[in-house]
Amino acid sequence: MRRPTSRPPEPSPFRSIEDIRKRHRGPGLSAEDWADAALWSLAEGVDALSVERLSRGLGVTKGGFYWHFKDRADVLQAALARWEKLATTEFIQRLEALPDPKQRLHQLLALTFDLGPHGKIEVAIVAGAGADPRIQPVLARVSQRRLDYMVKLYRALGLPAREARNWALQAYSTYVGLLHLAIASPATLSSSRARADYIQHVARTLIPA
Amino acid sequence: MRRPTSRPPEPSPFRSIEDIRKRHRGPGLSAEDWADAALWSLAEGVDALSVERLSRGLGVTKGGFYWHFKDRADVLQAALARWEKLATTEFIQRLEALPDPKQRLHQLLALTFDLGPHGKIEVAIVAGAGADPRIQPVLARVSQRRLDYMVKLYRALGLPAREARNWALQAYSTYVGLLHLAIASPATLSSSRARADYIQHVARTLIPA
DNA sequence: CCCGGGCTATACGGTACCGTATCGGTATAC
DNA sequence: GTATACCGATACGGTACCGTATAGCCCGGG
Repeated sequence: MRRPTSRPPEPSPFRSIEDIRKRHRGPGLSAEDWADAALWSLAEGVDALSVERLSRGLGVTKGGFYWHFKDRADVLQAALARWEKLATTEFIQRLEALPDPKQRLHQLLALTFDLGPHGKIEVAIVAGAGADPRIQPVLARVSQRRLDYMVKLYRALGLPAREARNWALQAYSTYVGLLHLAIASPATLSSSRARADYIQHVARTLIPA
Repeated sequence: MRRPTSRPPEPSPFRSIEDIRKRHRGPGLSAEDWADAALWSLAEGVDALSVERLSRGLGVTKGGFYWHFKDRADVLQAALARWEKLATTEFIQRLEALPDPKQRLHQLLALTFDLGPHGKIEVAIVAGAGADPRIQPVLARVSQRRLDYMVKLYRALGLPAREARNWALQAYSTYVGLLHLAIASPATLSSSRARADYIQHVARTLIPA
């Protein structure tokens, strides 16, 4: 490691490994490239994020890695920071696209089913936070911000603070629980028929008025 | 490894490491001792389960380990089998202690808060299942059996099959979600005041009649 | 043209595992 | 009282990482 590369910010909402490898046939790998790849690899578990594995995945040796990052913990932190941004901003933006608070709540539940790799990443991070205390604060901030946003949703429905808080907590728990259930037993809600039925049900019980 | 020790079955609902170390000043370590210790260590993540680490934790060298188990995967499987039993049987038994289905549902939600290490273990296993396909079936069976039981609870309340299934799914999701939230941001429901309030709320919305 | 910034290749020593082998000791079992 | 089952200590070779060092390659600017 010599010094932190500064390069145009890159909007890059989460490029795939293949994208990164392709771009590699241009200038070389930036710190963001490495961090993105690291984020992907988090889906396989926090411990699966290793410098040499990362390098192999990108088709290079680890030579360049230590130009950008101090050590393994450094890139983990970068990946987590990247995830923190995606997991809050994007989470909220995808709901904010809908005009009505009720539609937003409905959308939240529907979203659980097309999370792609995000779900695995989140589960891995939760598990990692249980073992590695450096992960904990990141995860805590994400949960808190998502919860805060949901409280706002329920308040927008006219509920008093205490009520809104309980509803938000329950709705978010249901969301997270379903996320994990999708990993635990994917067969349970495999048919889109059953999924729609379930979402319908949950929306009825979770949207008060 | 020479052969699998057979010893009196041991009811042992999950002895602590210290218990195991103490008993060590008796006969020596049995396969169940090792498996129990392995189960505890699962709380630190599936990857944290290593033969040498386990031995150090028990205050012995790994010499005896390979007498009982073929390899690391072998003890992991034993620990998972042990968890599977606890996570289903015990989960159900603790609810079955209550007489009324409604009380049982209420108890389910209250249980989330005094899970001790079980919560961490479960989260670690879910994350592990995302990466290691050998863990997946165990977790799938556990989820399925718990879900089946909850469907029965709702049917006992007089709901038709389809309805009961949706309610069960939602209740169990809420349970799991809260479990993970407790790890993600422990501060959120730290006061027992807020907890009771929240349980009260969820019980109202999750128990139909 | 050449020079230095940006990045990669290669090589090295160190740590933490794995699984195997071998040799003990101790407690029954006969 | 001797054999054998049970179990721990020690030592070994192998793998996969880590982080460091050093020497390249390529390309744009002076």
